Amino acid sequence: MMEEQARIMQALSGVTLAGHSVQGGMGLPPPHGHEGTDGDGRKQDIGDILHQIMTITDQSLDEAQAKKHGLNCHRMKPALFSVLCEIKEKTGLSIRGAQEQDPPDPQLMRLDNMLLAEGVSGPEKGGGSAAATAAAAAAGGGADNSIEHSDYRAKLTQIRQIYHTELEKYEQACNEFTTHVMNLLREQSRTRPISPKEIERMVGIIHRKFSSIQMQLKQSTCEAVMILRSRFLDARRKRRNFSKQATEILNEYFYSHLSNPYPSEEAKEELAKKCSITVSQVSNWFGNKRIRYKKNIGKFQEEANLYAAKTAVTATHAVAAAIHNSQANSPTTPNSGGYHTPCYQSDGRIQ
DNA sequence: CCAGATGATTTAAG
DNA sequence: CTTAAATCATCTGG
Repeated sequence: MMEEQARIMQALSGVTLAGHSVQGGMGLPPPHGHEGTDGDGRKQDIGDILHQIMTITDQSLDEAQAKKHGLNCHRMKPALFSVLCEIKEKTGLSIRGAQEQDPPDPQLMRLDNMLLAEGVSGPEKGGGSAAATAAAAAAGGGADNSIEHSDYRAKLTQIRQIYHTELEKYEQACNEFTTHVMNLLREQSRTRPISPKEIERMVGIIHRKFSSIQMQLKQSTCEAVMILRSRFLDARRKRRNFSKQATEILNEYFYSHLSNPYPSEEAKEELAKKCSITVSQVSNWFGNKRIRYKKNIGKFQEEANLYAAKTAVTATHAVAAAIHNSQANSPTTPNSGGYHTPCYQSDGRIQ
C-alpha cells in the first residue's frame, strides 16, 4: 500500500520521495514544498497536496475532515484523480489477477456434517427419536433411561442455543464490518480510484476471516458435543436387564422356534410390544441368544427342556381349558393374554 | 470381590 | 440393511 502510494506520487510529481519515504514509516517529514527558489506555483501546489495526504493520518478527526474537504475542493483534484485513474488502469490489473477459488475445506465439511448429524445445526430436532425414546422408556422399567436422555437432550439444546447465538453474532458482526468497510471504500473512492473488483476482493477477505472465526466456533461446539456424547454414551452403555417376564417371552419364542430362531420383522415387533422393549433390543437378544446357544448347547439344554415343558404345559392347559371351557390358566403360566401360543415342538437344532 | 450372565456395540461378511 | 462373531461394560448371585 505504502509502496504503491510512493510510486504513484513519484510518478505524479516527478519529485524523488524515495529518499525519505517508506523507511520512515508514519513519520514522514513534510516535504517543505519550497525546495529551491523556483517559486513555481504548480509544484508548490502538488507538494502541498502531497503534504496534506501524507500527514492526514496524524491529524485529529475534525482537522482531517476539514483537510479532506479542502482536498476534495482543490482545483487540482480532478486532474490528479484522473491521473491516478490512469496509473491505476495500467498497474491495477497486474495487482491481482484471478485468485477466486474457494475449495471447500474438508475439515470444515467434517465439522458441519457432524454438527448436522448431532442435530446442533439444521432443523429443529424432530419428535421422531423423542417418541421412540419415550415409548422405550415408558414401556420398560426405563424411567432412569428417560431421565438421562432428557438430561442429554437438555444439554444438547443448550449447546445448540449457544452455537446459534454465537453464529448469529458473528454473522451480524461480519455484515456490520463489511458495510463499514464498503462505506469507507466508497468514501475513499472520491479521492482515489477503486474498482468494484477491489471491493469484491476486500469483502471476500473479510468473509474468509470471519468464516475462520466461525470455524473455531464450530470446532469448539463439536468438542463440547463430543464430550457430552462420550459422557452420555457411557451412561447409555449402562444396561438394565430385561424383566423376568420379557425374558420368559423371548425364551419361549426362541425355544419354540429352535429350528429357525429368526423372527420376522412383524414377529419382532410383536415380541417387542409384548416385552416392552424396542425392536432392536429384540434383535440384539436373538443375536446374542443364537450365538450363545450355538456355542454351548449343553449349557442351555436344561433351559431348553424347561421351556419345551413349559409350552407343553401351556398347550395342555389350553386344551384343558378348552375342554373345561371355563378354567383360567395356571398362575405359573406366563402367557395368559391373547398371545398366540406356538405349537409344541422341542426338537430341531440350529443349522 | 469374583465369575458368569447379559445387554449393547463393533467388526466383518453377504 | 441383516447376521455371526468377538468384545465391551455392566449386572447379579454367591
